[in-house]
Amino acid sequence: MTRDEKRSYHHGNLREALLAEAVRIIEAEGPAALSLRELSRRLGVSHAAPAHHFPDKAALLTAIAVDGYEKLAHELWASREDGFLETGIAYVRFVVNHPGHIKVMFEPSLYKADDPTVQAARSRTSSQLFGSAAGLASEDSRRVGLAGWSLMHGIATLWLTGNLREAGDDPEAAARWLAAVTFRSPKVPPGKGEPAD
Amino acid sequence: MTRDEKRSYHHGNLREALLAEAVRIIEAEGPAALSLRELSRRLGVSHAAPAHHFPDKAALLTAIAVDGYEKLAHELWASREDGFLETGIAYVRFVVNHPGHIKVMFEPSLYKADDPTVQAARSRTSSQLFGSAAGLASEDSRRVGLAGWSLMHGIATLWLTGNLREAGDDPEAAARWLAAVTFRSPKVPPGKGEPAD
DNA sequence: TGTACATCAGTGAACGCGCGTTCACTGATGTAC
DNA sequence: TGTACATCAGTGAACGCGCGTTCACTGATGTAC
Repeated sequence: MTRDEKRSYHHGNLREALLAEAVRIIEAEGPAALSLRELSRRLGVSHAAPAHHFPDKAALLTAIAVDGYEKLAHELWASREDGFLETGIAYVRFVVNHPGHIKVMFEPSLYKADDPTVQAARSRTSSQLFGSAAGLASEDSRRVGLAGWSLMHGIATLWLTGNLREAGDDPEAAARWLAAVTFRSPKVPPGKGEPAD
Repeated sequence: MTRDEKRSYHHGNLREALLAEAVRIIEAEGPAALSLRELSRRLGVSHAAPAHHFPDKAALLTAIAVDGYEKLAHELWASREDGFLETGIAYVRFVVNHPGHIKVMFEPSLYKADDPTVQAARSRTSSQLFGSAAGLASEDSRRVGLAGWSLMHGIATLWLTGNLREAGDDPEAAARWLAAVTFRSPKVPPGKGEPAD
């Protein structure tokens, strides 16, 4: 990284650069638009170079999925002291800030989803997610966890697709009041409905 | 359709057949795996045949998006008498039953998203969705609508990706109790929370 | 400090492939008279 | 009912393209002595 101007023959950090640029492409144009040749072109490297770091294209996408799950698990872990809602907010923040990773993570047909490294990272994420609900000390904590995850996942993905634009321009703030509307408001669906606030 | 065994030179219903088979491919292998040639092959038709019905590949995907929005709007409309919750359930049912359409609808980079036909169908869907919340007669109906949509969208997409497997094997039932957990339970996030059932 | 050598991380040419699209064509269908 | 003709919906060959992957290669780096 600090070899700056001198463009040496060896890239120095090609593996990381490939992952980062691939994520950028996926964010902007979707996973279908990712090709190893275009990726190499953008990094100013021959199109055969990636083969030294990933045996094939699926391996690169697998690494992105692992990376995503690990980053997400870490973010959720960092919010562990702040309660159930804040873990949800952290989830929304991650999805909104890492749409490229998310698109890969949730489309297992793109990568080697049965790779043990993926499995491990995924289950670590899962533990963090449901661990936060366990703090509620309810026998239904698992259910509350699933409900919270569903809500936050819905908010985050609708946000990414531009369907929550009327909810303002801050996704975290939107997630907070949407959580308040749902979790706080008494008995909306079964009865005829009454004002929430 | 009733020309049965006699394989006539003309297909008779190629446009519809193309749409249906394309959706099947997308369901099974994702939008990236859709090619006009494979599609034609599956329908036993020359690979140049689709050009008579769709000027290019994007046009076919646009038709899928339009079709999806129209079908969804119709399903939501059909539930209009049954209240806010049932509209949510109808949404979940649609997503779970039409994953191919949904994958296209929510990835606008795949098709001509600014096509007026798409726009019209999309806004018809939107009206149905928020119309159901308006029945709540709350000044916050818009917010409740967004919250409900977020929850149902999250449930449906987590279901499709296999992340809600522990919620049973009936997505509609799962949606009902997840809605109950969130909308019914008083003050879960701020307070300690208690069982819903 | 210098040198020999193994290993690593690139290059660039070549491969075979499936793709979307175009085009001149032809068989099937529908309609005017 | 029959015929001429326009239109429609297919065919199949051809195009040029970008792709993933392989391969023999070479320059750069690290290490043993």
